[in-house]
Amino acid sequence: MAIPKKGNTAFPDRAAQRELKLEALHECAASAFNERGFHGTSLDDIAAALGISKPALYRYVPNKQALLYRLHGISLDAAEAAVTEGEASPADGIERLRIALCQYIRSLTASSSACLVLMEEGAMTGAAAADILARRRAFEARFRKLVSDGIADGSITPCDPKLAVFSVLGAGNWVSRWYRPGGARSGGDIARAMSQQLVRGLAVDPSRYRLEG
Amino acid sequence: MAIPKKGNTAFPDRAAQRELKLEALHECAASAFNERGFHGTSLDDIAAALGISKPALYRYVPNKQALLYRLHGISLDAAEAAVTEGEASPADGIERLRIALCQYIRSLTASSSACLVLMEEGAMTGAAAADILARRRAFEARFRKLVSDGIADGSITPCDPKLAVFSVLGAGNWVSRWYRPGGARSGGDIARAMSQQLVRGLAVDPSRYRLEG
Amino acid sequence: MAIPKKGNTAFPDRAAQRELKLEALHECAASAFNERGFHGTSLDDIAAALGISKPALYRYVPNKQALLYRLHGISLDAAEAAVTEGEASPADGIERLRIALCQYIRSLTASSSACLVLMEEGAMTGAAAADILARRRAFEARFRKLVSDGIADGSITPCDPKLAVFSVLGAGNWVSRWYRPGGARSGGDIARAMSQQLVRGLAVDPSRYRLEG
Amino acid sequence: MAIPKKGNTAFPDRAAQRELKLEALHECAASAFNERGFHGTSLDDIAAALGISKPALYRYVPNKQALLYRLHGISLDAAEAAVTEGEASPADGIERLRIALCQYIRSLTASSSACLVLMEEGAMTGAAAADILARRRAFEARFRKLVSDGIADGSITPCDPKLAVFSVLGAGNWVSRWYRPGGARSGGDIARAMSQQLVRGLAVDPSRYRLEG
DNA sequence: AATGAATGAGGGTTCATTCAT
DNA sequence: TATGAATGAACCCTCATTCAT
Repeated sequence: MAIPKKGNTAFPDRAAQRELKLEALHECAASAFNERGFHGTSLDDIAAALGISKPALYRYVPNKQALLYRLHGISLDAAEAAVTEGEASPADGIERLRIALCQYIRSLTASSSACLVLMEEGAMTGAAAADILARRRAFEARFRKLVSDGIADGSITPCDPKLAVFSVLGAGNWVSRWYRPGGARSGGDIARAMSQQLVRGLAVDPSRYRLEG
Repeated sequence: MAIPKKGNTAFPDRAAQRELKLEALHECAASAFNERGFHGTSLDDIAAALGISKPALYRYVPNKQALLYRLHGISLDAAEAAVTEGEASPADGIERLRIALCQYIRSLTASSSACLVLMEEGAMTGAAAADILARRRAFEARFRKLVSDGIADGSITPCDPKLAVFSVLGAGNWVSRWYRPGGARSGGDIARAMSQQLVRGLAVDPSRYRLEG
Repeated sequence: MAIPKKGNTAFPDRAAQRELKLEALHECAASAFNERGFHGTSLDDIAAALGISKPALYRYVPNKQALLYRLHGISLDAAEAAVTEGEASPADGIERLRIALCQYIRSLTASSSACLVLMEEGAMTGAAAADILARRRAFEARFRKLVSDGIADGSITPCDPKLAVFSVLGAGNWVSRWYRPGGARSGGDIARAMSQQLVRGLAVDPSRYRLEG
Repeated sequence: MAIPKKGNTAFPDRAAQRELKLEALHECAASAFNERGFHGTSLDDIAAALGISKPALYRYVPNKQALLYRLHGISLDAAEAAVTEGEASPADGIERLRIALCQYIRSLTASSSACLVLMEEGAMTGAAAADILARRRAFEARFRKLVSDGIADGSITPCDPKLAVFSVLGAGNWVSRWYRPGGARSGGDIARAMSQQLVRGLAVDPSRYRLEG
């Protein structure tokens, strides 16, 4: 009785296994794309890293372009969640900016690869490219809104929001280039320190943000 | 007299012309690499953009890898010049950091393309990769030295120089992604504003750096 | 008694069902081969059209080549039956030729697909190819015999039997390209009209064959 | 003076050579497509038959689909020329039909391969398929017009022009399957004999067309 | 019994590079 | 000198076939 019937558990097993493999594929592919670029990574590379044959990849992804699109989607999901968290805070503008930035950077360090694909948008074409570009533009716009809110409520020094956001996001994005898990400082640690430092440059009252916190 | 002798003047002409074409090639290739990536850019693309035939490229560059190596070299020349300028200033640490950063960002916007190749280091192999990596590491180390100097002389808030430098350089590098000449603000303008904002986050006395200067 | 015993009746049921499915497979495959060619049709296509999985096909056919071989066999069965019917008639040569041709064309329109595979003989190899080729050659030879018989008995104008047969069979084969069931004229109708017209060109007394009969 | 300068003749030479190679490619590809089908023929096959490497093909044709399209175009050029010749004749309907048919069959035997591609229209897609299909439909319509003209002027027995044309063209098309140059009868010979036989079946006065002419 | 998973072989296509002219 | 021509290597993707379940 305790022993589940074959028909019952086979499906969940299959589905679960598939999910796991899919996730491994995403991690592996994202990592490779980040290291060697989209065009510099062959499906052979990915398949070899996963220990499967190249055609086996096609059971999980329809083609290479779609894989890139999917990874960008995952990356943006995390990015959007980060900014949403900032927006949801009851604090003033600069603090909400800090939260968003901190969560964003943390997301880049968390899922070691699936979220690191900030590059190679140009490798996509057609509707996929348009979709990703639009989402990223919207993401940046929400960050700019946080900045202008901060200026309005007096917590952020008047400045060009576009430049300010490019600066802090650029600094964050760069993390994906040098961060390697297992280093001296954890991802969360890095996210906290960097977001403090970056936000401090914009604060009307910089003393609120002490470095080395 | 008006007719220049073949032996005398033809050669200088040739050399000058060659130099010009070489520079155009560099600009063109760097621009393409930045837009579509090293592996995403074919020599056909570059040749077509230059209006010459593909084999003609080989009169100027021994091969594609060497071209990337050379472009990274040019990029690093400018970067090193920027940090040198900062180091040469008699001011205190934070101000020297600001100068170096400002010059660095300006260099990224100046030679519209030849200096924007911050990516695709992974596309190089062997000695070339090692050389470029070493130079970039050294470049970053000099920036870290500026930070620790600033901490020592009391102009920069105590912090992790590694993180601080990654932040400001990352923000700067990102410029190559969104900056397009002919926009509302000039490259120098952008460099000034961004370097002020970024350095402000590190300053013991942030009031020294007002935004929108 | 009402409940059939397993051993007795279950098997016939199974066998009958299997036979039905096999026939559906043949129809489906032949139709696809005719439309997109042997190499242009994948087993996935056939499986999908049948609503079964790809490996399930292998329960009915050992491999793709064998499937083609079998279809050619079915096609030739019908063709040979047609010529046999002509030969069996007590009429004179031209009339026996007409009957064979008419039945042949009718067979091409009847089993909407299984018999339409006149193409792609080249896709077979080895013994299968040799077998099919030999049968088709023999089939054509029997048609030529009908023609020479007709010449001998004075019902067919002296001519090159090879050319004459290639003509009438070619015209017939072409039917498989344009005929679609459900059109204005039935397959039998078409077969009758075409065979009359074609045979009329060979008849010593063409007035025997009025068009639009 | 009589000796042409280098610059003058080099171009014609190149162009001429290229034209020759292109024609060889067309012949070779058409022949292969006819024998093994479009999908059954690999570019490797064609390249090997031409004694060149596979990528070299791409200097002459943009891709495999375009090659098929081009061959169909060549084939249709000849077919249209044939029917034009029939239409241009001052004779009555049946004779004009005979001329068109004869020229059509001759064209199939003439350029041993480039004109034999009557199959595999289904392998084309999009605009190419539509274009070819439209041209072939128009070609057939012109043949039907010849038949209805013949019926109108009393030289052709009343009949279904559609069926009549399918018959004679089918018989002709089939030639591409069995004709091999160098056989007992020349292409022109075959075309004459077949067209006479086929047209005889439609003639109001069949005695005009004696077989074995 | 029937299917999801997996793969070796091969196909179309691109590209960096060389060479003859 | 500068270019058309050519190619080996590699890449993305498909497919007939097998196997574990």
